[in-house]
Amino acid sequence: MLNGKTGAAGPAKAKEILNAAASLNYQPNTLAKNLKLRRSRTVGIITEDLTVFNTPEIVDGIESFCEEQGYEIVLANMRLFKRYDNDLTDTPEHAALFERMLRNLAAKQVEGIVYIGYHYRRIPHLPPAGSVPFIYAYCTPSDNQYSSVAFDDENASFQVGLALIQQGHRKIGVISGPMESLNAQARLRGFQRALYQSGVLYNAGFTLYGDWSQESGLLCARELIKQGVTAIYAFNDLMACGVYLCCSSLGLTVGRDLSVFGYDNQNICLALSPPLSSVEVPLGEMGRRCAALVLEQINKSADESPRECAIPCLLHLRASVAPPPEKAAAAGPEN
Amino acid sequence: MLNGKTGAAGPAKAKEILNAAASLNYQPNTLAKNLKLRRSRTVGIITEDLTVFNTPEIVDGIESFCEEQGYEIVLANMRLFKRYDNDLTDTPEHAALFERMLRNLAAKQVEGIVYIGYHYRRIPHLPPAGSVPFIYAYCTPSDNQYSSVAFDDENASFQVGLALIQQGHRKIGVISGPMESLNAQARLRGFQRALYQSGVLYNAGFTLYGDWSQESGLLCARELIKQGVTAIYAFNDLMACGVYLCCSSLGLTVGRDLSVFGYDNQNICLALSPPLSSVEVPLGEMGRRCAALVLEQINKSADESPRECAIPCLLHLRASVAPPPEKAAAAGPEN
DNA sequence: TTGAAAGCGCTAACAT
DNA sequence: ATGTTAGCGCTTTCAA
Repeated sequence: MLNGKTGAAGPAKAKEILNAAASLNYQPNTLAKNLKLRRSRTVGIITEDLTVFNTPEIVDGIESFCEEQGYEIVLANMRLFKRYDNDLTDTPEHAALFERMLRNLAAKQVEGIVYIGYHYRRIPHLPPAGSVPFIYAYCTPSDNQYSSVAFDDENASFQVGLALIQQGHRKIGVISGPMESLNAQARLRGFQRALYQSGVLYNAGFTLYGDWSQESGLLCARELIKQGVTAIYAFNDLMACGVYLCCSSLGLTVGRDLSVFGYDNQNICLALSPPLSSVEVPLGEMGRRCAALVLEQINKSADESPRECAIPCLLHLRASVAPPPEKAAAAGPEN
Repeated sequence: MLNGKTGAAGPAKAKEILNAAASLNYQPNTLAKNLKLRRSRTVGIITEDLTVFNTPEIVDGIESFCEEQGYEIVLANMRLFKRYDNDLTDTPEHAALFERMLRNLAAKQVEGIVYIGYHYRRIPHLPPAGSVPFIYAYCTPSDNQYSSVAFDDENASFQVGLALIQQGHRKIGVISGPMESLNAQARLRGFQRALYQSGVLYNAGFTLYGDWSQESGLLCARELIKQGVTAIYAFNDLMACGVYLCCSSLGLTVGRDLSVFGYDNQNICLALSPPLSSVEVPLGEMGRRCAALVLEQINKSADESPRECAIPCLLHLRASVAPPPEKAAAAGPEN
C-alpha cells in the first residue's frame, strides 16, 4: 500500500493513511526491503584514495549515471595515501585492503563494482571468481578479461603535437614523466606520431625524463632551452610550472619567446601568466562510462566481452602557445 | 558460530567449517545483520558537492575516525554544482534535495549524520525533529541547537597579521572576499586585532573587497600598490595569484619589493615563484572532530549541549614574505 | 554444549 | 478488492 502499488481502498482512506505516514515521517527500511527483494540496485565504488585530485570527479560521473538509471552507489575508500605515509601501493597490505573492501561490498550485496585507481597503471588485484561485474577506472587490470576505462592519452598527445607544429614549431622539447609510466609512454607515442605524420624529424635529445615534479620541470627546461627548442610540451601541469619558473629566471617570456603546453588542466593553468595550454582529462565522462559498463553487465543488456575504453580528452589552447619568435606567423591563440 | 562467538564444536570440526566457508567465499549479509540487530553502526555523510576541493579531505577525516571506532560511513552527495549550472544553493530545489538525502539516509538506518557545506555559510536546512544526531561541517546551522565544526579563521588571520608586522610591515593591504562572506568577516576581524594589539594604525583605505577571483586580486593589488603598501594579504590563494600577476606586469619582485600572503594553501602555492605563504585549513582534523561529536552523541558519552568547534589553522610562512624593501631587517623566511 | 525457533521490516504470492 | 502469510539471512533466546 505505502509503496503506491496496491489498488486503492477508496481514495479518502488512502489519503488519510498517507498523511499519517507523512506526519510520522515514515520511511521504508531499505535494509529490509533489499533483503527481501534480494537485490540492492546498488553499485559499489572502491577508490584507492578519495583525496587524490582526479578521484572525486570520476565518482561524480558514476553517481550521475547511476542516479539516472535508478541505482545507488556505495563508496569504499582505501585511503591508500593516508594509511601509509607514501605510495605504498601494490604491496601485501594493499592486497589485504583490496580483499577487505571487496568482502565489505559483497556483504552489502552490491550488484557491480568500479575500482578507481589514483594514477594510471596495471593493477594486480582481481575480483574473486564468480564476483559481480567489475570495472577498472583510471587503471588497467593485469587480466584482460575485465573491462577498463581510461582516457585517450595517445590521441590527446597527438593533437598537442599537431597544434605546436601548426603554429610553426619544429624544435619541440618534451618533458616526459618517468620511463616506466604508462601515461608517459602513451603520450610520447602520440607526440611522435604527430611529428612523423607532419614530416618533422624526431630528435631524441629533445625528450627529457622528469619525475612529474615542478623541480624536475625546471631542470629539464633549462637543458632544453639551452638546446634551442622553441616550444616545450610537459606531460603534466606541475612540470609546466617549472618551465615557467625557468623562463622567468632566464628573462624569457612564455607565449612569446617560448611556447608551453601542459597536461591535466589543473586550476593552476589559469593562475599562471600567460594562461597555460593544457589537456583536460575527461574524468566525469570516464565515470559515466564505467557506470554504463557496469549496468550493462548487471542487466546483461550487452555482450559480456571485456572492453578497454579510452575517452577522448579536450585540448585547451591558451596564450602560452604562439608561433616561434623568428616568424611572425599564422593564427593567434584562443582564450 | 561463524561470527566466532558461539562455543567451539571441537577445534577440528570448527576448523573444517571455517575452511569450507572461506573456500565458498562466504560473507555474512550486512543487510540481514543490521536488520536483525536494529543498529547499523553507520554514520551518514551529506556532501553539498564532493568535487569541491575541500570536501574529500573532510570526508576522509570522518572516515578515518569512524573506522577507528568500528563505524562505517555512507555517503550521500547532493552534487549541487553539477546538478544546477551555478551555485543555485539555498533554493527550494536545494531544500527538496536535502529532504531527499535525509530520508534516504534514514531509510538506511544511519545512527548519525554529518552535513558538509561547500563553503562556510549559514545553512537554513535542519533535520526533522527526533532525527538522529546531526553535525554541520564547514558551515553553521540557522538553529544553534545543533553542533557545527569549522576552522579558526579569526585566529589564523590574527597570526598572519602578526607575522607581517613582525617582519616590519606597517602599510599592509588586504584583499578581502565579498563583504557578506562570513569567512571574510572573520578574517578581517582577526587581522585588525593583530594591528590593534601591535599598535599599528588601521587604514580602511588599505582594505579592498575582491570576489575570490584571480582577476579581482589583480585589480585590487594594482590599487593597493599605488597606495604604497609593502605587503598584501589576500583572503584566498587565487586572489594572491592575481597579486603575483600584477607584480610581474609592474616589474616588481614578490618577496623583495612586495610581500604576499594567501589563504587555503592550495597546490598553486608551491608552483608560484617565490612560493606563496598561505594558511592551511585543517580539513582532515575538522572531519575527525565531526565524527567524534557524532559518535559522542550516538553513544551519549558526553553531554548533549551543542557546540561550535573551530579547529586551529596552520600557517605556512614562505619566501613570498620578507621585510619591507627599505629596511634590510630581521629574520629570513622559512619555507 | 548444541540445536531449534522467533522475529527484525519488508514484498510478493496467495487466500479471502 | 482487500487481508493474510511466508520468508529474505541473520542473531538471540530458549529448550533439549
